[in-house]
Amino acid sequence: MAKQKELISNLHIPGIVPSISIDCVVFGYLEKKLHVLLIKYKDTQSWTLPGGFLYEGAEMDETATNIVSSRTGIDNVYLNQFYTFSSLDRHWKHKKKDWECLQTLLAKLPERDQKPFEELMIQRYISTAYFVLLNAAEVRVKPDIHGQLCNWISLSEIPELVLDHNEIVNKAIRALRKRLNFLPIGKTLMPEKFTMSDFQTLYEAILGKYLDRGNFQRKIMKLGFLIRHEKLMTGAQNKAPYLYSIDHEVYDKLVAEGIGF
Amino acid sequence: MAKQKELISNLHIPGIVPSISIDCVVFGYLEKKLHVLLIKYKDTQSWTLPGGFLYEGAEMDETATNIVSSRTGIDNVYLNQFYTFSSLDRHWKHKKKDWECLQTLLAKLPERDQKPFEELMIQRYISTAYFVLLNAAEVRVKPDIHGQLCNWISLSEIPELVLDHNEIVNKAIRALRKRLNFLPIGKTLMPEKFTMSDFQTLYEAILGKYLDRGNFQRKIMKLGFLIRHEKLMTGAQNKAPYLYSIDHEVYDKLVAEGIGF
DNA sequence: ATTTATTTTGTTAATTTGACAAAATAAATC
DNA sequence: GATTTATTTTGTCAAATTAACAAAATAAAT
Repeated sequence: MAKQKELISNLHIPGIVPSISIDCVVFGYLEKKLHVLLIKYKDTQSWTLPGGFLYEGAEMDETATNIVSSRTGIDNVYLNQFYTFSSLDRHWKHKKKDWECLQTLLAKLPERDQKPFEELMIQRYISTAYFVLLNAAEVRVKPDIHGQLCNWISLSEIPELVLDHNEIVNKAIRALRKRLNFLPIGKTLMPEKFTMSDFQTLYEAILGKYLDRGNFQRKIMKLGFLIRHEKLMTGAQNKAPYLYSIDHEVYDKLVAEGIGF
Repeated sequence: MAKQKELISNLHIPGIVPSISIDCVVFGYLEKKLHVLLIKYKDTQSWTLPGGFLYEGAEMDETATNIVSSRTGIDNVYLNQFYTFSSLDRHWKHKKKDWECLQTLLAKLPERDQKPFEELMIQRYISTAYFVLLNAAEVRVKPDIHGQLCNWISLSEIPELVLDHNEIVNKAIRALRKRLNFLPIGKTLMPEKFTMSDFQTLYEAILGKYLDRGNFQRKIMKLGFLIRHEKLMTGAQNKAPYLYSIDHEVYDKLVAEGIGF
């Protein structure tokens, strides 16, 4: 049966479900690239996903929503729970860099809280992970709370993260790709109005491959969930692209059945 | 932030991660139908999924494997973690029938264990759920352990289950359907050798729709992961169907990329 | 009017899907 | 040994989809 290598007694803060946390991989689409919301602890070199504990009176979805909204100010986000991580290495003593980061953070706490908090962090945590889709243009990121810096980072520039958070991000991207056909990325990741090529670039960013412009446009328009508006005047010396928006009624139905790509 | 309706202190059994459990939806293919492994508590009318607690030294995957192997004797099963359930109603006091069942079970315990065990069961549990695919023909179900009866039940005959276990089963079926193209159902659910029509019936059972026999056969054979063997002699007055088995090397590659259906 | 970059539509071959029908098969029975 | 029977296997063909390129249309600025 189960091995019991280290039998650590389970400490916890009253009112909080012990041993459980929630982590969120928040996707946003900025400057034609997919970005993820990451946190950096001040005075350290450690980055982390936005996350938090689960309160005893709270549902997980609610908690994930709160985590995201406290950073972004947006409170109706598209949530997708994709995996629960439970590796025995999920504690702050496993990697040297994490341990050092923790010491720096502990030093800022009142003396009497340091020991208990440290003990909390060397327990193995089970973390249920969500990916979250939101319209980055609407977001006003709160850059600094509790000495944590919040930033949009593009997928190609993700630094080393705390614990197994890199693995979580990677798994989130794979989940995003796999579920793409059933996700309302048009509603959630795009601004109110957008150009066709912008929409295509989003698909390309998620799928990680080039799509034919002509074929993409024809396919999307045939699905019939885009409403064409006036053109976007950039001041450039070329034809202005049309702007499009989503016909929500049509789109919701299509997404429920799955948009084949 | 999080509401704290009922602030119950978190009790737990030493060595076990508090508030967390694992539940398994075990799929098997029997008599041309999909079945699920269910448990019935003796002397009650309550059915449940096979499940258990998470030990502090154990990974979740390992735990799910143990749960299944203790019931079936099989210890290399195909696991797929699909969701973590955290509703505030996930405790044995929520539904009257569950509560009565619990009382019956408690009565069988030694006096001194009754109160503590009851207190454990009225806490909200977070349950990470797996679906498991295995070859039902290999399984020798252990029908009775700890006063629990273990049975294969076909999807159309699933009774009312304890807690939110019906919801868990339904979500497992939906997950099975959605991930079908990436699941090695041929290796895991079918016996060593099988007929084409049997294989087709499996697909039909999962997808819940009729498939054209000719087209199915052509498509599968074109994929090239089936090896044809001798015919199956049933004694019936008709052409004997060929038996097929899986070419694992080819199949694994195809499943990794996704077999389109 | 011309330049320019981008959108939009066309075209075509190749492939896949869906629906149905016909042929082949082989064991058992008469 | 011919016949019956149920099932597998192959055939056909129209319709739809995909993939890859090419050409045309567009409109703002020069």
